Amino acid sequence: MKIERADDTGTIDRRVARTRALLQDAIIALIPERGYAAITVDDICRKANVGRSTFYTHYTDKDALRSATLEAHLRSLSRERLSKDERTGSRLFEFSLPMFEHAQAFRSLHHALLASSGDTIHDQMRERIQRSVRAELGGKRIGETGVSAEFAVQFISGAFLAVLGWWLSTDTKLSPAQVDELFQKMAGQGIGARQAPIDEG
Amino acid sequence: MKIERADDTGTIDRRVARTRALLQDAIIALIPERGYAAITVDDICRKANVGRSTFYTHYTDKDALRSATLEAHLRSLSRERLSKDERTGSRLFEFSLPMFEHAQAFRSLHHALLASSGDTIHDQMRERIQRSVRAELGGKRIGETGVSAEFAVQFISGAFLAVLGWWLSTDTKLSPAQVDELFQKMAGQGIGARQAPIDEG
DNA sequence: GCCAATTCCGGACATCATGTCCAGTATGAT
DNA sequence: ATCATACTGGACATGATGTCCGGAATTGGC
Repeated sequence: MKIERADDTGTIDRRVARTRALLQDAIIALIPERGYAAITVDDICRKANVGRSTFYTHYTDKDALRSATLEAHLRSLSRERLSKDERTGSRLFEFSLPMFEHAQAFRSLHHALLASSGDTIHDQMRERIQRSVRAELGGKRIGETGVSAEFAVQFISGAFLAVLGWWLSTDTKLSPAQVDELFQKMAGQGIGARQAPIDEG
Repeated sequence: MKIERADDTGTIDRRVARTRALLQDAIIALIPERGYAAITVDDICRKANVGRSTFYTHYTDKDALRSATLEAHLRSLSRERLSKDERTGSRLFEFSLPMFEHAQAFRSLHHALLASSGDTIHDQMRERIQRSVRAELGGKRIGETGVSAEFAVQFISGAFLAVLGWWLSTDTKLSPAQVDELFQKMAGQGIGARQAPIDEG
């Protein structure tokens, strides 16, 4: 009933470290089994062999546990990167490769945290967008085949949804036509990497 | 207790059309108020002036209502597009502009459906990625200022997250380095649209 | 305008998850 | 060893879910 520090590394008492680790492992193991939404606090506690009342002395919520778990792992990822002190500047985006590597190493974790349960608003929206993109991209014929074509689909639809959400949530003065122009430019150029540039017209 | 058709337009009885419209309007109005997760079926029914038991004769779930609502609006969007029969081929992605326009017209609706409540796994992840992208993009100096720089941030991080999720959920043979290369290519070219192309190195 | 069919109502009900609390026990820190 | 602190397990109130029913209201067809 004290338990002040939020992080796990600096925690003094072994019991709290143990309990939190058990809970975090439990929720990670549970997410792929039945999906995050369907998990109850009781499920987590039974899986972790931790009393339910104990849970609430550490986390206020199921969400709080998830959040803490994700944070802990992302922090450990940053720590790794810093220790490897790779020479910067060789590529445009430094963050992506370590992320992909970490994702593979902790595949089940990332899969659990990112995998769309399919029952969120975003998932439903994404389905629709992906269909559109796939149709248009298939029609225009991209150079590569199979997997990399689908890569482009994912890339473009993800970008579009992010942009759309951002455009709506901020009070931008951009008109629909203006945002679309920006989007067309970036998306078109991105595709251009795997195809002859689109002729102006 | 009959109620067979899923769509609203073809529904015979005025009462069911009325009820469903009321419920759909209610949930749309409610989402921006307190966020989707916090809404209860009872909230929706009181807002819509519909008996709670009636709700369950139309939708099994809160999720089912949301899903149906979103579908209905996306369908209406497709209908619009078809009626406008715009000449195709002028731009690479046809779907985006109508989407942006529709989003502006039904701003509150789209905002409600897309706006991240900030409390999902994805939101938390996105925060982190955006920070990385913003840092790297800021460092590398993109030509434009302010709003369009943030546009690029949203575009890139959205694309990355989508790709990461896809890569994890499908049994791809791609190695981390390979996915990253694809990502770097598309992202780099996308950025290139607003900057001199990156010299090969 | 009438009638049969269908929908809506609203209240009752069982079930389940949540979050709080407490007294008793076990464990770690020193 | 002993004290502080964390864990336990059970009880409790609360609130949401989904189902079911009889009666009232509205609709579409005639």
